[in-house]
Amino acid sequence: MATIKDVAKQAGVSVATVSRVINGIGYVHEDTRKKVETAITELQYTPNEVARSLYKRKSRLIGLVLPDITNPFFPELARGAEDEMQENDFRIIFGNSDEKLDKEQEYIQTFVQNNVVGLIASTNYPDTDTYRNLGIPVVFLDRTADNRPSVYSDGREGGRMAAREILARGSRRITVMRGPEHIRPAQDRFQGAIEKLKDQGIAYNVIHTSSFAFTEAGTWAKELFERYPDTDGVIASNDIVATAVLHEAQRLGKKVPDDVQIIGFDDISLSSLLTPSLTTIRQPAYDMGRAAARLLIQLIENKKVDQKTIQMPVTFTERDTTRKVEQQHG
Amino acid sequence: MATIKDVAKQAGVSVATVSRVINGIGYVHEDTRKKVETAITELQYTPNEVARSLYKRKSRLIGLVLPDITNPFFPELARGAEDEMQENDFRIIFGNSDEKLDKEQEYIQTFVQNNVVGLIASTNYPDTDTYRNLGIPVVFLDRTADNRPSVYSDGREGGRMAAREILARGSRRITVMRGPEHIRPAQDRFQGAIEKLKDQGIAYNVIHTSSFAFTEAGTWAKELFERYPDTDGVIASNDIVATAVLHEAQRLGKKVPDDVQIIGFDDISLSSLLTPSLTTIRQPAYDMGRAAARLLIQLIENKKVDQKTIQMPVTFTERDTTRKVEQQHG
DNA sequence: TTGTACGCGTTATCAT
DNA sequence: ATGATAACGCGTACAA
Repeated sequence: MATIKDVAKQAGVSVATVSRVINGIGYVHEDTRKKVETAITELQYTPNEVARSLYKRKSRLIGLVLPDITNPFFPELARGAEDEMQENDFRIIFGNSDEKLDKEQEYIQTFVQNNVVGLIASTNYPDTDTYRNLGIPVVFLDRTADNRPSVYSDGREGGRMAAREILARGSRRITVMRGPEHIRPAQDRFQGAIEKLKDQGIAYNVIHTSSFAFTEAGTWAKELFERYPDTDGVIASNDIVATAVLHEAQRLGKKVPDDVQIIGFDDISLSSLLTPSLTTIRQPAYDMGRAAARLLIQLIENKKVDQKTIQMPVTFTERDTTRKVEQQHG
Repeated sequence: MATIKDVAKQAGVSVATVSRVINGIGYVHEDTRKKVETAITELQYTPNEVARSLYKRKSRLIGLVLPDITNPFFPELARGAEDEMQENDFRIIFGNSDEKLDKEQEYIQTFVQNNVVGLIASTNYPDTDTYRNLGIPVVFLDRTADNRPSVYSDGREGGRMAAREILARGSRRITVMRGPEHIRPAQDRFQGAIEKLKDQGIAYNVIHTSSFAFTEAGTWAKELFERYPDTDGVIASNDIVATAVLHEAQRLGKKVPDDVQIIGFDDISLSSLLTPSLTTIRQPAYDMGRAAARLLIQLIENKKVDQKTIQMPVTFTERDTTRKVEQQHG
């Protein structure tokens, strides 16, 4: 690897001059600029980011902590963030936390050790010391902490929405699936759903789903129909779980949506490819990732930020695991 | 952020001594070690990886280039690689190439600029200068280049397997879906399938699927049944496409597997949750990721490597989009 | 307009 | 057993 010294020697100038042409800063004669530039291409020189980072005490690296990219919701967030960062010449160091504090902290430590200029984190522990006085801007993604920069969607409203729509379509023996307790958005949507249900005076059952893993989703689904076989409406904790419920319902010979209606959460890509295709509360994951990246870049560049917390809308995405609602009559 | 100097001052020793206790190298008196260690914890000192990296000309960072983590096959690879790397104190810088050479090269350049010690790449262009004389070990994942370190599975055999099994289960009007031309593994499995079909003297149709995106998968499925409505067996280019085909078949009122059998490729998590659940040729994605990481670590540490190219087995994973084969009679 | 020299935080060499 | 100091590659005062 050629260094700035090699270029200087080759061009017959000092390293300072080379540095100037690279960064386009300060005066430099047109002729010497040419010389330097040809030297650079001849030697295929590219600046050493590590040396730069050491001197400036900051890199072009961004840390990204996500729970688990094996859950299809998160790759969408990741791609949104990555694409936006890429376009702004930032690169991403990445880690899956599995929703565990120690893993998360381990990653964040190494991010900091590598001089990342900013952090995007989808964490359940935004209020730990880990994030206070980190010295670099942090944007929470898919999670919030009051008055800290964050991009998330309105889970509570999403929950209400799910309850409202499933009621409007005639389900009365509803089972709500409650996601993992330490995952905030999962609790928000659950709370929203039961809030609406209570509001309407509708009784409901609850099934606890202590993970979002594909491998375990089937278990919750089985448990659901064993414990509450007369369920005619399921508000699932997310699309993965909803998929498992749909699968199990069909295995039991139930007709969806005639016997059981199912509503998921997230709108991951596969949802529209199921049969029947999955009705769900959509979160604009990719856009959330982009928004988080944009917000972080603003923070990094000390731009004035119009809003520190961005709440994205959830939308009821009607497909075929719910019945068609009757036409309103005027 | 405290530096090694701060620690030295605090402990009343020189930076050299601090460095020794950190790295556990050379002699250092038990008492001074204690002093240094308490200073370290008091100041919450952690070494600056950037400075280390600059001096040593190598970091603890690994570059990972994948086509697109939005395709559920790749997060599995990524997690396998990440988990193995994490356990060995390496961290990952990541980029999605979208199978495009320029994006890929851009990422690799910044990886190199950041002193990564190794690279895991799922590339269609292993033989470009980008990878020759990079100066750091590279492991190709899910792709091969002759005699270069790589971890992949036997796509050709997988294709043959798919053809053999669908024939054994009675399909005779088979449509084979051919994946994107520039993606090697897609072509391998396609070639394997038609090889077997020709071998058995069975005619077949071909549908071209020029991407693996969820959003486009539906298009190929529609095209398939419009052009070849009497198809009674589909060998899909991967599980995403297979899912779309299943969806479309059901939309058209076809019974799966009675009217049409479908075989996918990869065995992504959702496949077992479809109804009917998807028969597929499984690649052990997570293990492939791990194996690639292990191989790369060996290369980095200059260990003698038992085998540079690791071919993982594909397995026929029989589920419900294929008919049960008749019992063999003795 | 250009060059010299120092510092960023480490590690390693060489004295002591 | 410990300390001074030169490098690693770059950017920037300051001098020329």
